[in-house]
Amino acid sequence: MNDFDEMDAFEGASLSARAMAARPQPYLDGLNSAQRAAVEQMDGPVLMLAGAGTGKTKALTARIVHLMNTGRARPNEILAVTFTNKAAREMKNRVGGMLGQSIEGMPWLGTFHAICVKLLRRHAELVGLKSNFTILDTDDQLRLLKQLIRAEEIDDKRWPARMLSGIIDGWKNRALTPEKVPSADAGLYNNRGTEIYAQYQARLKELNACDFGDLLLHMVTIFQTHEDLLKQYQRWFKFILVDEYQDTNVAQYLWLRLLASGHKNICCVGDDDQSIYGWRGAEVGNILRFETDFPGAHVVRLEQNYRSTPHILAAASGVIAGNEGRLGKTLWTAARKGEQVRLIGHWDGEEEARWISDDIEAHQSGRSALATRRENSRTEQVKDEISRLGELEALRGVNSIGELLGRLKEYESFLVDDSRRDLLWELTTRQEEGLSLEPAFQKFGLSEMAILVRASHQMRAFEDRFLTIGLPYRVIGGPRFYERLEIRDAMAYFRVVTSPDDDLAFERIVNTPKRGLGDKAQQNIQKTARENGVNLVEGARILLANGGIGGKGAAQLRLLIDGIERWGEMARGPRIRTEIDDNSVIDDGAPTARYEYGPPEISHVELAQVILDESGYTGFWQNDKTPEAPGRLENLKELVKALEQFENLQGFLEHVSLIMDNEQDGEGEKVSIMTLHAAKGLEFPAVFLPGWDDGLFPSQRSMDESGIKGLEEERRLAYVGITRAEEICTISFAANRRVFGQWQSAMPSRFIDELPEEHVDVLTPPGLYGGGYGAAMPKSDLHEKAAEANVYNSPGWRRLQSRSNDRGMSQPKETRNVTIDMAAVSSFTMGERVFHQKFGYGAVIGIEGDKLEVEFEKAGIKKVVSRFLTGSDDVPF
DNA sequence: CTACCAAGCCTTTTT
DNA sequence: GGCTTGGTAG
Repeated sequence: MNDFDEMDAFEGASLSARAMAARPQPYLDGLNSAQRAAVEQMDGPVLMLAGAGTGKTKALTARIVHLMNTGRARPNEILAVTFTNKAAREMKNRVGGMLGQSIEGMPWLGTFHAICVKLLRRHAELVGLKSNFTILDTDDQLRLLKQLIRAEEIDDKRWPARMLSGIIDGWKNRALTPEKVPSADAGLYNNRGTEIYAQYQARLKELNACDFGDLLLHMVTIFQTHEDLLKQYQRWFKFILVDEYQDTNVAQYLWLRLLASGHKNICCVGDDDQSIYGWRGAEVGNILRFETDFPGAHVVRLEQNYRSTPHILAAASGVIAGNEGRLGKTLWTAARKGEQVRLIGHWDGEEEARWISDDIEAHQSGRSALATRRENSRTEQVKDEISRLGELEALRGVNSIGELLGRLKEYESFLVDDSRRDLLWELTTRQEEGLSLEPAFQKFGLSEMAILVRASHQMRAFEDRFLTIGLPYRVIGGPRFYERLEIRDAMAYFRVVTSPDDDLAFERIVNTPKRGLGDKAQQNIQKTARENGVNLVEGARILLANGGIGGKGAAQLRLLIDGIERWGEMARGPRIRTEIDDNSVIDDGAPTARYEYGPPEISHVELAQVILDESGYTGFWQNDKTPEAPGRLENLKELVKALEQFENLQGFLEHVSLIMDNEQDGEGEKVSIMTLHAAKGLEFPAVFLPGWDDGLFPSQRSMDESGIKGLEEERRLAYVGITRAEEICTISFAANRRVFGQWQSAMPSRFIDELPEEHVDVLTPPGLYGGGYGAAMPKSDLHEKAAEANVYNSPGWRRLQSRSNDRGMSQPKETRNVTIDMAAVSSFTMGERVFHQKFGYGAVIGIEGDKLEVEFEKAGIKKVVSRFLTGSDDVPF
């Protein structure tokens, strides 16, 4: 049906474009039919519904290349938007790779924010800003709000600034300027929300600054009020592509719709099942509504998954099926069956971390300790049985289950009763099915394994554990380089120097390092500046001139002010002339206003060092004796080094304000730890999903605040988590967790019961068979199985049981129908390796009720009360 | 004005 | 358990 369209386009195309169209199209070869359809349907609105791991980036990049290759658009006429810098980078690389050349000319491929900055710099004056406006980060934003709140004499205890910033962000996400805030929201923040929002916006304008939300908000405002300008851009951007469309908020949606409403060549890629940013304003509705928003839209579904095994896929599908109102996709894969999703319950968070770290080491070495342990335990058990029959001789040297089975079959006499026959049968079938009875020789590099957590505080348990056992790990999306205190301080210095109007930066550094300028002095500066209508640097200068400031601080302040002026001159040299272009749409991304300066006296890298040294900031950390000081100095060094990649300080600051993802220590074999949110778009051969405790995941807060919608988003998060795994996916939970230093117990996550049972392998610890307990194990819900299989039978549980009496520890609310014979189960066994805070490691050589006799490696034999001991694999603190 | 200590909050998730 | 805030002493 598009032949005509394409012909038309060809008629209108230049000769060179047609010649280009004749190029070979190797990039189409590797595509499946759905992907290909998504690439070749160039005209009109297209919705590419791309399930997890279905090759959407491949399709998206092929589409870009196809547009250029067929001469439909030049690189700079394509607007391609992503959410993260990483995604943008990857797309750029892949497009370049497909074209077989590095691609210079895609100035409009980037994140929403990066593209909006570029646009806003050109048209800043239309919203009352100058083109060199600064972009505030959340920290600055909060400080600004606090000032306003204080000025309004609002009790920021009851009405915290954070709350207001959240409300304002929410409005901005919905593209609401202060005048447009609906009356329904008037009651927010003690009825003062709208009012302070307006003040905040006014203050930003004074500061020639905007926050993250403004980048989009301002552009939407500009497009809505300047039709001529909008028309220019509509014509300019011949094709629009949007990645992760399910994550767009109202402002982004409006922005896209404004730009696309001319030619309607918009291609949105997304997956409603992976919408996990509702809490920051994303509207799943945008993707669900696509076909009504863009009538005549072509919908293409990418359903073949190239990432995960069928078990993993089925588990994920089972969970997500619990959500209502999905667009619906059926993922399938041609991959071989692989292992079931593994499920295991633990006594507490530390045990969970320990288990996972053990399993990671096992997979790293290619021997699954778990599988081996299971096999050994059964091997041992059968050996026991047989030894009682006096036939042990026959089994000498047998170490694997396979061997054991082989020999057993020769001993019919072994099968004297049903339970032994069952045992043999169980062993045989499990082995035939290739279940993990045999040591799994799945071998993964550390960087092929990842731990995905719901909330970042869960990371600590893993970091602690990995540090003690010396396993290399990397935290993704954790405390970011550019968010660190010293980096932000240093950057504030740079900001003050490059743009003296940046009052927030000045506030940050006036008294860092300490210059004897406390609240009072700073208020004076503020007052003077306001009275004279100048920035703080100027205000301080005036204050000094008329002696309005005390002795010790005065000298220091003078030094700082002079420094700022001196560094500023070093940075730019004297200004020569100013030249401002007209406002026409141009095809590179450069701001239209240009200032010209004489040659700088020194390089910006040297200058940065000079600023840090002369301001006393470097010295400040050198004199600091806290343990983190050396690290901070190291970071500062790194910062200065990072400057080399930029032309000047401004360029660097611009870059940093938008680069919020960190790609620091990318090298080396390391296990990754990150939040589920940060994991979107990534994949790993082996994935661990700890913390599936109800209340933690799904998060109680999310459910309280957003009810069923919140729960559904959590469920999508679960879906995202599972679908990150290629080969092995391990879900776990803990009955108890320390939260704020307080023990709390939880039920296994409700999502666990949503896992289809046939795709789940409930991991069973050693020693379950025998004791009659295993046989009595109820065939109930998965989580009960997993919980009972392990939690209540773990050493930790037993130890805690025996200790809880004299220590008043909290116990799980739910003990269910599990009976544990306390008398029979000693918390420690003879010969067990133990650890004592003071005496170190040792072995148990005698047990007398609560007291143990321990032979310590260093301290000799001592009698110790058991509660002062930890099992050997417990981590000593 | 700073430096130190106690109390109270907190933990979702981030461009 | 850790960080920020608020109060008090020097």
